[in-house]
Amino acid sequence: MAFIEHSDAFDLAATLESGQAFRWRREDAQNDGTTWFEGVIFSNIVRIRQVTGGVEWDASPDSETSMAPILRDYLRLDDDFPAIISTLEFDDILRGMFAEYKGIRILRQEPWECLVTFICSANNNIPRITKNVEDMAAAFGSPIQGTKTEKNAFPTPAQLADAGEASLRKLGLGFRAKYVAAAARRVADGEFDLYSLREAAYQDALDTLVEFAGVGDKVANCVLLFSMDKCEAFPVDVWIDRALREWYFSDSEEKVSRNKMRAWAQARFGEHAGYANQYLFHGRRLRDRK
DNA sequence: AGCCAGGCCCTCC
DNA sequence: GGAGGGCCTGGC
Repeated sequence: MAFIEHSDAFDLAATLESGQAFRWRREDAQNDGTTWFEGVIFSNIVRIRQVTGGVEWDASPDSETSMAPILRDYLRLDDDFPAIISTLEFDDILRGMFAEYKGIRILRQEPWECLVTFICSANNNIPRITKNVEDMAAAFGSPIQGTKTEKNAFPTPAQLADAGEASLRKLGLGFRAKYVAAAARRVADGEFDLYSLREAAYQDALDTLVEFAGVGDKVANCVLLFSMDKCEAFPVDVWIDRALREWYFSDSEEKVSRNKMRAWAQARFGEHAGYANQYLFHGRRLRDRK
């Protein structure tokens, strides 16, 4: 059992369940009130829970020594979260949300899995996206060695390219199967390295991602934000569309397009617009549940 | 039955 | 360059 200390506001459960990652499973709460999550990242099964002053975790099969920096990176615990939040507190709506639920972080996921996941998100719902991702891993991913559970790593580009459109369709991906298969083929053929987009400028990386069939402005911005270090990314989905229309454009007569919404939000919220996005998304969804 | 779900693509203007 | 319709599939 390993421990990562942190002092800033950090809500592990809200972060893992905020709809940016899809392979974390909540376990039943312990008697002490803590809750374990089990997930698969970087070909490891990771269990993690939040305790006072930090997070406890273990991983298998890799050693704690090798996984520690990877997990720390994945959780972005080295971000100066209070400083980021402080750049957004000029906004009344966001300030209210920070007061209500502080500590939702942006994760730094693996780009390939993130790309496939959000290709699968098009005109879909979260339970089925989760099922699609899990089914792909079960059918085509490599078994994780040395563990009793039957979880597989997320499939590599080559594994999904070999799987092909027809078998992906059988898993229930629908029209997205074609896009996933094509993306897998492109990446497996080594046309380019997705990780290299982390070093690219936001606009260049965006232009590159939308060249994938099935990847438009919204999906690309999700991939940039959740896996490619582009905190200025601002994906506009139906929830953000609603949030902005109701909370910021309610006086406006005409309908604002989603492209204009993104440009407006990035100009308003700046280099950490992605964090604003995450809170607006969460806040708007939460309001409907109440 | 018909609509919606964290959009995208294609056509047509 | 923007609006409108179709799309796999499953749940309500």
